[in-house]
Amino acid sequence: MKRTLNIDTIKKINEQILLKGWVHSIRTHGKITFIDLRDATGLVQVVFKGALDLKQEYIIEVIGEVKKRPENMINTEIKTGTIEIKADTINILSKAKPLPFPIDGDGYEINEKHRLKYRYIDLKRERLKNNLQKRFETISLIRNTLKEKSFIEIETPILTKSTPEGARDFVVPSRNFKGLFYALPQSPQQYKQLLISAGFEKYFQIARCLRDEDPRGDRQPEFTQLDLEIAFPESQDEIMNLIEKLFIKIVKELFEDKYITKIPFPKMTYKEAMEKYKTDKPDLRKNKNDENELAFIFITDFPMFEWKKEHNKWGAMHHPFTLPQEKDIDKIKAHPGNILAYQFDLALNGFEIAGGSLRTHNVSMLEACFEVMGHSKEEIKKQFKHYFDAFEFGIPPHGGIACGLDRFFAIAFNEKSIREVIAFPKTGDNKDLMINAPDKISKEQLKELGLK
RNA sequence: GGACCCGUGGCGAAAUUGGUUAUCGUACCUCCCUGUCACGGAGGGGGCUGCCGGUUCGAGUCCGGUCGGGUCCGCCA
Repeated sequence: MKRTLNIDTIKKINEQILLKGWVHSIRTHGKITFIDLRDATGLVQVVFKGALDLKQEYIIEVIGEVKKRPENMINTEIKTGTIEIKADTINILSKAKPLPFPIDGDGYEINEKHRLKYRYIDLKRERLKNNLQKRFETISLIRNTLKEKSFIEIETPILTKSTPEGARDFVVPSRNFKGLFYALPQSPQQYKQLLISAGFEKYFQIARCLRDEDPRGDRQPEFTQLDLEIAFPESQDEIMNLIEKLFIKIVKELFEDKYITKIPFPKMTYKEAMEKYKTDKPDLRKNKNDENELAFIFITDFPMFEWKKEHNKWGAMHHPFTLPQEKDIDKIKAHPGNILAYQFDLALNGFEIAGGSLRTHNVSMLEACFEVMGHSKEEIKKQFKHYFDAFEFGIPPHGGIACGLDRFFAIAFNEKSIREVIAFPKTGDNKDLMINAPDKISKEQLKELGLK
């Protein structure tokens, strides 16, 4: 007999069927037992006459007949509440120990270390299942929408090279070249610009990014970005419009309960935002207690450089590839602090969810920006040779954006932490409590890698 | 790198502010129950109060350290 899904039982009244799933709960009344059977599609009540040695979370198969429930026994709480399964045979496919914590509520009250250690149990929880389902649907919509607009998704390497600017890198020792290291990508930034130079005029990627910094409620050491780049943008507005339309479509099609405070999204310069709100990611919701309100705002005209006290030098406020608004290289070098960039962020309810810019495609301008940040010409040619080479072989004017999808999901799903929208997140010190990573490796492995 | 908060049976909480036998809910085990859907009822087992040390006649409670988890600052091109 072919398996029937729980949700399809309502269409098979008086038919003999086979169900498979988890024992969600059992209610025994001596000679009659009720089982709430759970599968990916939901719950259905199974009735069995006779004794059963079943426990919660056992995985079973049930052969029986679908019966309409009498009016007074209908359960409106579940989708299959108008019927029940009169079971003839129940077979145990897998037994289960009692769970370390309950899975029926939203789980917020349970100490997170328990939930993270037994994440595969926590993920049985309906709330987390829904989060991952909705996450998938959103990413599917993004892919389909961009495909219709002639974008191509291209995977870029995970084993790449450490770069001097930016966050701390996760590094991977090379076996073939002892003493040398790969770095995991902080973003596909350089690769995507080189794809543009190759003639992929509209690129995107649902890209995993890795940064070895201390996490927060809205940060993880590895996270997912919608990374996107286009050749020949008319202006940065083209990129902003594209991403604005995409988010509006996502909210309208997938988040029916949500509404957007203002369309088109308001725009404000960095200077204005800092003066008015003292932050570059202001929360412009009219009612901050309304969890269905989504207040998007573009912040534009970021400074190109900022003074890094720690390193006692100028650094890029976003990244060194951003196009300055000043064309005169001498003026840039003379007063880096005064230079604005074609750089914009998208903020949502007080969180930065995307950063985009036009990129510099002129080699001498690029060199100047690196020089301001204290890199010698030799150093630049060494660290970014591929990049400068590619530019010298010709690269169109281009620009793009990177959206932190985990943050968007956390806001869209009303979650306080992005850990709630990631299947297997890490702790505040970047540990995976479930799989116990990071961990030691064997002496043989160390030796092979030339590390000891 | 820094600041703050939390840690009590598997899980979630309580313990009159230092007082003698650590309480409750749930989960678990045994039994009863043919209409429950958070089923109900009866009984039972399970704790060196994260760990180490100190103060005290006496510590779950106070102090110091340590381990684990969280929040924030730094950091996050």
